[in-house]
Amino acid sequence: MQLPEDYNELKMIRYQKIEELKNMAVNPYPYKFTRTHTAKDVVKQYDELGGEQVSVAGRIMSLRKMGRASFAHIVDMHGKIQIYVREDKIGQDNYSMFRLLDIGDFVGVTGQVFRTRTGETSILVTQLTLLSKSLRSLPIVKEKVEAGQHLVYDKFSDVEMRYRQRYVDLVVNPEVRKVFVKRSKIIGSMRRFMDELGFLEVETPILQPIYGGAFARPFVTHHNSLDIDLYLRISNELYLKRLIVGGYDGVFEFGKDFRNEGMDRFHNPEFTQMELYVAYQDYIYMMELVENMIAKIAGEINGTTKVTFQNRTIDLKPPWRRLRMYEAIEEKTDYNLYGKSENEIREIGKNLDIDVNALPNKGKIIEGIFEEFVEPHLIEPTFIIDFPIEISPLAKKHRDDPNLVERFEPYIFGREIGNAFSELNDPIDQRKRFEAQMEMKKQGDDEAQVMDEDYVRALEYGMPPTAGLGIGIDRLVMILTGSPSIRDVILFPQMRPESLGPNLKMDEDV
RNA sequence: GCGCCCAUGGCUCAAUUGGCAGAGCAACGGACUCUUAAUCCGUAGGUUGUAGGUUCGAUUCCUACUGGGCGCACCA
Repeated sequence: MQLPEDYNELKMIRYQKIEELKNMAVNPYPYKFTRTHTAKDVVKQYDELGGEQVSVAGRIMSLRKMGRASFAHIVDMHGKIQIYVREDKIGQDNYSMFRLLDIGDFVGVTGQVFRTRTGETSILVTQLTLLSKSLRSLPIVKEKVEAGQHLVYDKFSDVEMRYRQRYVDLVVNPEVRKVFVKRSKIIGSMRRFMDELGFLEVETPILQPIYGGAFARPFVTHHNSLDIDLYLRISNELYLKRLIVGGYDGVFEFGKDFRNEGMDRFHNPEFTQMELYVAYQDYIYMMELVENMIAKIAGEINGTTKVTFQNRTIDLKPPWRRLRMYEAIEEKTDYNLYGKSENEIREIGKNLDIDVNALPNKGKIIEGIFEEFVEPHLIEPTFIIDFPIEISPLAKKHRDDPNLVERFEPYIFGREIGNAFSELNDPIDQRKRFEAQMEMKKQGDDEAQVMDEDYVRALEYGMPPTAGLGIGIDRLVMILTGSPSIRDVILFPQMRPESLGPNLKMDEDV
């Protein structure tokens, strides 16, 4: 047997406790425990359960040993409950076993529900079963309630460890657990919303021979037996629209997309998007759908359409403000760009201190001005509508102006949370747009989109008028949970690998 | 990719102008059958992220590296 030489002192002590338990014929890792109630049930239903026998299981999260009687709190998924363990109730042998237990161990208890002198609902334990012995000590977080204030001491707060060892974060920080429960409910609520509208949930490829549907650099991977490179999808769009061609009137997909870009508070290399495509509808319909959907989700999750983020409170109740991109820019810069030539706009960009030399065309300059001067001010929920055609190769031309497309992006708290348009279904126009993108790519725009012949072929068979939408789930969850960083709403955010130790990192570079 | 900041027992944090690395919690031993940040007495725990340098002497100053945070760039 391999001796645990590298164990630190605390781990060594726990290892020895496991050996002692084995010597007492206690299995530290048994197979099953049958519960009758959860911790929350017992606390909530004290009126019915007081004096009754219950069986509850959970992880020991606090421990107050005092001679021949002890108190502890055990925590399960939904709550915590105090247990009262007395030597005269469980017997001397079991009590010796209990004395070997630590914070972090899992136990199952059976006993009578009662209230302590101080009024806390508790279980007077008559049977105690060790369910799993922990070898590594948890960071201890202490808390107390004083004058209605919930005070936390020695909170486990090192963000690096919290993200790398999310399991520990979840164990000791209940508010983190709540965020991910909310995330799950948000997705559930959104799915229900679309089910009720009769849309079909589908799955499309993540590994794609041609990536498309967004401006982004992809991750590349390789398929061995086909001996071809494949790309991890940057969006679901082109496949979902093929399904509209195929005859489904409404399809949606929750899925991970992957973009090989920088990482920060708002960007993780893999992120979750919900994309939706609806036949016979346009972007006006989609705006109404978005504001109704978000408001409904907020109501279901938080009980209100008001949300507070970094000390500002807004209301998500429809209707949201709709603002044309040109008007939004004029509102903030006093420049009306509408109908201006590329050279004029380039000049205005210069006057506004935008680095126009880095921007290849008119559309990109307008977008640059917008992002710099307008975006940060879009705190209240707002639809920015009618975008320049150059930056929207998959959107349909505006019914009133061929230089624009019918497209909108919803903004909340200064952040884009989605993207939608009346989908381009004219195959001849679509081919031209792809060709224009290819031209931009040639001129060095490495995020320009690439021609997808099969997609154009699908359009050539005919796609009905269609409205499409993509919603960034992570950002929506950030807003609805008040989380300042995307890493707070992704269970396992991308991190650099932990260091391997000094003698394992030799053959790098070369 | 660039700039600024951070890294000290298991956890949360100290350490004066460079002068013996310390505390609380957790742990270990003892007391304790209604405690709840349990309490009381005692004990142990550290190559200060890594590798160099300056110095009689480095947690402290310098350089490089690793990891993280924030901002910028890129993007959603």
